[in-house]
Amino acid sequence: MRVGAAEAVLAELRGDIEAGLAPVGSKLPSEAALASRYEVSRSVVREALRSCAALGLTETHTGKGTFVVSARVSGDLVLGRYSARDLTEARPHIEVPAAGLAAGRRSEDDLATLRGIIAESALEDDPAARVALDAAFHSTIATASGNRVFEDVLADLREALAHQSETLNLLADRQAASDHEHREILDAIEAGSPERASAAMARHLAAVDDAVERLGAPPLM
Amino acid sequence: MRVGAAEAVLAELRGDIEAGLAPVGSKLPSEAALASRYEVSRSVVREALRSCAALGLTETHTGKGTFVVSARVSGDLVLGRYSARDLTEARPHIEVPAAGLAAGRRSEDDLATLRGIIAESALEDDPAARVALDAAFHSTIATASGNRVFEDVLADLREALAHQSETLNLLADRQAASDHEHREILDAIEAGSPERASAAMARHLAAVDDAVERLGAPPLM
DNA sequence: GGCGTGAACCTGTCAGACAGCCGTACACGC
DNA sequence: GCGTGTACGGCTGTCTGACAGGTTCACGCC
Repeated sequence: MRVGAAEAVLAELRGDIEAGLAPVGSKLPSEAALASRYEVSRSVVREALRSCAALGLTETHTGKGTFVVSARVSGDLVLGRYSARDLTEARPHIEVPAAGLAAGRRSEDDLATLRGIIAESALEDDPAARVALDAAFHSTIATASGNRVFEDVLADLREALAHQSETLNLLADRQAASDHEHREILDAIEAGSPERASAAMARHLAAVDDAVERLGAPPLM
Repeated sequence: MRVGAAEAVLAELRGDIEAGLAPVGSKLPSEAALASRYEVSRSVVREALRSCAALGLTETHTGKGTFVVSARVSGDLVLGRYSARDLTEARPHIEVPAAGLAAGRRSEDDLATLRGIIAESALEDDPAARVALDAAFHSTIATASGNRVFEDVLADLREALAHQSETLNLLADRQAASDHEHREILDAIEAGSPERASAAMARHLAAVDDAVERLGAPPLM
C-alpha cells in the first residue's frame, strides 16, 4: 500500500495524455487494467480518473470505458461556453498585443518554428491540415509573446473555436491571402517591430472576420 | 445503491461551496459524515472530493480533513502561475476593452451596482474592505461588458492578483484618487461612451501601476 | 441472412478493514 | 507548577471482494 499513490497515478495519466501518448479520442485501458499496470487498487485508479474528468481531460461512460477528450486541461473556458460573438470580440484584444510582444521578445527558436509552419502551409492542400497549421502559427505567436496569460487565454479561445469547425472549408479559398498575411506578421516579428506586428495581426484578423462574414458563417480562426 | 450518486454528491458539494454555505477556509465534514449525510458510501464521497480538489475548490490533508480553498472553479489560471509582469502586462488589454463594451451595453442593474460600490467605498475606511470593493467594481464592469470571455479571464486574473496582497496596504493612500477614477469610469459608462470609458479605465490602470511602481511593490489591482 | 440470446467486459457502487497522520488530553516525571 | 511524553480518537489513504447494470459482440437458432 503506497501512500500518495493516487496523486502519482494522476500525474502519470495526465502526463501521458498531455504528451500525446493517449491521443484525443482514444480509449484508456480499463480501470482494472490500469490498476494492475500501476500496481494499485481500482479505488486509486478511479479517484485519479475522477480528477482527470474534473480537469476536462477525459470522459468515462458506464460500460464502455474512459476516453480522452482533450490533451490539455482547459480551465474554466469550456467548449461551447462562449458565443461566436464573444469570441470574435475578444480575440483581437488578445492576439494583437500578443503579436506586438512577440516582436519585442522573439527568440530564434520561435522564428524558426513560424518559418517552418508558413513553408509547410504553402505546400499543403488538405484543408484540415491547413487549419491545424494555422492554429499552430497563432499559438506559436502566443508562446513567443513570452506572457503566459496571453498564451493560456489564447489556447482556451482556440480550443473553443475549434468546435465551430463547420466553417473550416468555407475558408479554403482564403488560403493564399492567409499565407500572405501570416508572412507579413512573421516579417514584422523578425524585424522586431511591435507596431508593425500588431498592425499586421490586426489586419489579418479583420480580413478573416470579413471573409467569414461574407460567407455568412460563424467565425473561425 | 443509487447510480449517478457521485455526480449528485459533487454537484451538492460544489453548490454549497459556490453559494458560500461552506466559506473559504472552513473545514468540510469528514468523509464518513458526508457519506452518512448523503446516504452513499465513502468511496462515492471520496471521488466527489477528488473532483472538487481537481477543480481547485478544496484541498484535503491526511489526518486533518478537507478544507475549502476557493469558492469558484479557477480554470487553468492557478494561483501564482503568472508572474507579476505577465499580469500587469495583460490586464489593460482585457479591462480597457471591457470598459468600452460595458459603456455600449450597460444595463440599469449594472449601473446601480457600480453606483452602490462607489458610494460604499467613499464611506469605508478599512483597507481590506476597500480592496474587496475595488475588486467588486472591476468585476462588475467585466460582467457589464456582456462578454463572458472578458468576464472569465478577468475573474481569473483577479484571483491571481489577490494573492499578492502584501501590496494592499501600500495603496491605501490612493483611496481618494482611486475613488475619483472609478467615478470617471462610471460616468463614461452611464453616458454610453465606449471611447471615454476605455480611456478612463486606461488612465485608472496606468495610475495604479504608477503608484505601485513608485512604491517599488508588485502590482495589485 | 436476420435476429435474439447470452457471455464477457466494463463502469458504478457498496461494505468492511487496516495503516498512517494529526491533534488533544491525560498522566507521568521533574 | 510545568513541561514532556504517551496513548487515544478521529481522519484520510488504500486495499479487497462483491454485486448491479450498461455495452458489445459472437454464437446459434430460425
